[in-house]
Amino acid sequence: MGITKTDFFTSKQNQLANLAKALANPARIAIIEYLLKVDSCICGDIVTELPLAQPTISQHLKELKNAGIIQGSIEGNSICYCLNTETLQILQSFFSKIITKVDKNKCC
Amino acid sequence: MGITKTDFFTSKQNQLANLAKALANPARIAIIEYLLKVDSCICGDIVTELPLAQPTISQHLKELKNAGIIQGSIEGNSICYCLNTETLQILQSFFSKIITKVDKNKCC
DNA sequence: TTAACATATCGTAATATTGCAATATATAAA
DNA sequence: TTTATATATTGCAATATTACGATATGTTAA
Repeated sequence: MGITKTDFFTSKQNQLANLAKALANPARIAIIEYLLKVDSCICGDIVTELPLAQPTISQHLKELKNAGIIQGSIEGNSICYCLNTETLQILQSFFSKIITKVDKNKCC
Repeated sequence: MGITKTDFFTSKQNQLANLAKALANPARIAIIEYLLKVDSCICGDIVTELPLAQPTISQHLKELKNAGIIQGSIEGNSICYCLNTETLQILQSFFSKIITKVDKNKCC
C-alpha cells in the first residue's frame, strides 16, 4: 500500500519515525553536518557546497524545517538556516536512553 | 528520479542516512521499544504485540537486521531477536556530538 | 513420514521519495 | 521601474516503501 499505519502507533513513536525520516537521506545528513561546522547560519552556500541542484536543496531544507530539525529566518534577500537544538535533543535523548537501558547480557 | 545520489556523499553520511531510514517507520520504532522493554530476546511475540500482519513484521525485522540495528539467532523452530548495541551507539554518538557542538547563540 | 508451528519470500497495489528543469516569487541594487 | 540575485513551487519521470495475501521453507513433535 505504501502508506504507513500511523494511527496504530503512539504520537511519540510517530514523532521519532518522522524525525528519522527527515534524516534518512545523505544530502540532509550533509546539510546538518555543514550547519554544525559553520555554526552560524547559512543559506545558498549549501547549494554550492553540495552536488545537487538548487530546487533539490530547497526541497531538502523544507523537509528538515518541517521536521523541526532546522529553522530559517529571512535576512535581506536570502534566508539563513541553522540547527534547532530542541528537536535534536529529542533524538539524542532517545538513543541515550536506549544505550543506558539495553542489557547486552540478556541478549540471545 | 527517486534515487538517492549516494556516490556524492561520504560513506559515513550514507551510513547515518541508512540507519535513519531503518528507523523511519513507527512500526520499527515500536519493535525497538518493545525489544528494549522485554530486554531478553523475542520473536513471534512481536507479531501479536503489533497491529500488523506477520509478513509485514517479518519485512520490518529484516530491514532492522540489514541495518544492523537488531540481530537474530535461531532458537528451536523460532528466531530470537535483540537490539545491537554497537550500531545504536553510532546513532547515540552522532546526536550527542551535535548537541555538544551546536552553539545556540551563533544561530540566526 | 506427517502434521503443526514459526518465519521468510514472492507478487502486487497503493503511495511516497528523489531529483531536476522550468518557472514563480520576493528582495536588493541600479 | 528595471535588473540582478536568492529562494520556493510546480510538474514530472524514475524509483523506493508499505502492507498484505498466498505460498514457500524450515524446525519440532507425534
